[in-house]
Amino acid sequence: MSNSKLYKGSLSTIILKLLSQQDKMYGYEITQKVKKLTQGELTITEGALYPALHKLEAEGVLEVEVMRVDNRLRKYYKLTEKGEKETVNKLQELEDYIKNMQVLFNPKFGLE
Amino acid sequence: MSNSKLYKGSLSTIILKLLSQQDKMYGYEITQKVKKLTQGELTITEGALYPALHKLEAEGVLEVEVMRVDNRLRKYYKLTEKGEKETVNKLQELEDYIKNMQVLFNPKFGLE
DNA sequence: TTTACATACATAAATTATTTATGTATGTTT
DNA sequence: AAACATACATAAATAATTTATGTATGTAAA
Repeated sequence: MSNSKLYKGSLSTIILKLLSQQDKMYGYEITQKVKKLTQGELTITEGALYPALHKLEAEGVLEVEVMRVDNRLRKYYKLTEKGEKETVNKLQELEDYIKNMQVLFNPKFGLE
Repeated sequence: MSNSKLYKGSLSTIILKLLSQQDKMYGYEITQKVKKLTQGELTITEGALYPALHKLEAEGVLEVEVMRVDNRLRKYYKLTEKGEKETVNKLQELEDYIKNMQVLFNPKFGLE
């Protein structure tokens, strides 16, 4: 994820959320989807993505299915059951984070 | 910043924004303010805070004024002119980040 | 009175997530 | 033939943090 520098730690949240709305995706597809949706503002680098996918797989959050398409390798990832729960957690964390930033920066949000 | 794990990279944004709305603050004061405003959800650890303050000072973004209060040392930090510009940049980056997350997670934001 | 807790700074080592730089291989376009 | 796109991968370097300590003073509680 270059061009954003900050907010490291959100890559796995992005991966999980995309997979929760798309059933299965392969790595390269994820990079392209993120680039397109954000009009190039967020670019997931391969050096970050592939290790992240491997880690999520090792944790049992994702499962993989290898395919050969046009004589090229593709590894499709999808959420496991554990992964679905983890997605809910990650999204909640993101929401909490954003809410905390709002409270911090615009204290009016805190009182009500 | 513990209890949030993710979203590393936003500490300096928090420091700068707080200083933009408060003229001058010292380190311990920043930790307490963040803890209070977020009701304990965000806790800035000293191991993260002090190195961050030193770095921002070294970059000329903050300037420091040492004081002795109740026979205890305090280092008050305030934004330099460069720091004020940097604050605007950081806040813009945060806004862009949040916007990108919205587009990514709720594609409806992207079309219009 | 001593123990615990709060205030206030600091730094070193370890951990984690990333960037940057490569590498392999195939397919397509110029 | 060269450049670019697709598709994976990994190693080294960098950056931001956590965890663990350390120093010192002041205050409250047992």
